[in-house]
Amino acid sequence: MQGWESIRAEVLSRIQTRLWPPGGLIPSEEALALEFGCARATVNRALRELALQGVLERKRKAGTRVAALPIRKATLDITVIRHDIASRGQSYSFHVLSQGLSHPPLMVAARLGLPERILMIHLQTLHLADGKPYLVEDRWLNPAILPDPSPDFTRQSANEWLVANVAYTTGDIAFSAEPANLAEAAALNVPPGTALFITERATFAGDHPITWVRLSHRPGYRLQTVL
Amino acid sequence: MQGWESIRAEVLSRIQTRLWPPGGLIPSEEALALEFGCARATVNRALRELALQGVLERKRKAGTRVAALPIRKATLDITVIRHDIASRGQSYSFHVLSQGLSHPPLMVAARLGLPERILMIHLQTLHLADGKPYLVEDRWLNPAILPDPSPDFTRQSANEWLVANVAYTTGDIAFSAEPANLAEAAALNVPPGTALFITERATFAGDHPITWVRLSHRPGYRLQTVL
DNA sequence: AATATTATTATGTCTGCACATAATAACCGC
DNA sequence: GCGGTTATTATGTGCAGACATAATAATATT
Repeated sequence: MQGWESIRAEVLSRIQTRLWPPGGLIPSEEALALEFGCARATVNRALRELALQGVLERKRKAGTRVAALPIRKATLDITVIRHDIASRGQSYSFHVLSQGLSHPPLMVAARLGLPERILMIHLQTLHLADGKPYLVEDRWLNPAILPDPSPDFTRQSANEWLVANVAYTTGDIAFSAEPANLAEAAALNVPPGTALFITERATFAGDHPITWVRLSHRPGYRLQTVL
Repeated sequence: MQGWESIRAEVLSRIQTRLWPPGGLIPSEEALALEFGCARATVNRALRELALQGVLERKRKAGTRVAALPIRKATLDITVIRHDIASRGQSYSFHVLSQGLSHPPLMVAARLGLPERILMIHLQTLHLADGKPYLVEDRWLNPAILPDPSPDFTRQSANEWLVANVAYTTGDIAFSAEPANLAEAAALNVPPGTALFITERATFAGDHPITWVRLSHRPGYRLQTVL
């Protein structure tokens, strides 16, 4: 037995075998350090990791207990679309469907905390994998963040220009299922009403709104991860 | 300036202001510890956190660099359905639609690594929020893990019995959009073909398969999180 | 020149020790 | 008893120093 990972494994196994039942207190860091013959910091590292995972619940003075209803945390990798497609071994390309300045829908302005009557850059892009439609991107960009000669989004996708030029910090993301509207249906070459997997994201740099984007994936798309 | 969190914040701001550009090397832990007037362990804690978040990429000897294409990690809380509904301030109830032993579909058996001709417990449950259909659960249970007098799943939902009685470790989860089939449409009281948000999960305790479950959410459901 | 060997270096982790902090338990005066 | 003050305790974080490890650079060998 050596290393904080082996301690984490040992603790996990004691939880699985119900030696330490759900909701029960486990020994203190100090006691465990003594038992495992290591420093308290090492035990701390192992327990902190398990708490982050949702397996343990820790409170000062109260001690550490096994989570009664463990809230498992699944982590999704949010990456650049090109990478997503390339990692499937497919070739990537994209095509700008439309581009222009207009007033965003109320919903978009609200999500970004912008006035409804502001002019924003509206971009619709089709992303293809092996030449076949993969997803439609519907993006609204805050013009305030763009350099004066606006970048050419037909060359570098807005997606990639942003990650390369605006190091954003916060944001939120939502997943849902929706029937394809006419534009999506046409772009993806599917009948209107087809069930599509939708990703919607709003990103900010600090309090500064950057962009709102909606990705409508082709039918059959699965977002997958391990627990 | 004090504490590893403030160091993380400072590093992040240097990345955002492009003082340390994407793809570029940042000073070594030792150098930063000297600059910030703290121990190397403190810098390490801050940088490790940022690397976990996907902002930095670290390699021994090679040093630490700002991720060129940062892979943001969104974490989803996978919780018990009752909690999910209760946290919305709605009342929870459920109703077992069907229950019995039968052979699982090929897909389910394959995902769990079980022979196709095995008999499994098949449960279909409707979960309701404020009395209205919220989602349909289609679950296949490995009978090998159940105690001899099988628990009464009409009293305690299989979902909760499992988290309380089987401390699972691994598993995978997938999200997709699919048109409602006849059974789902009937249970959720929507027209067949309606776009539904689907969650599919396979869970194992070690190598031991436990259960496979498919959750079909009512239209309008959104899975949301922060980045 | 190509390959194998040996430094070198930055991160990864561990150890003891210390103090800070938050939550609980014990106490005490009324 | 009751309410407020004061220990007590487990976790959270910090420090300085040490060795381990992996990846690279430099060197020696064939």
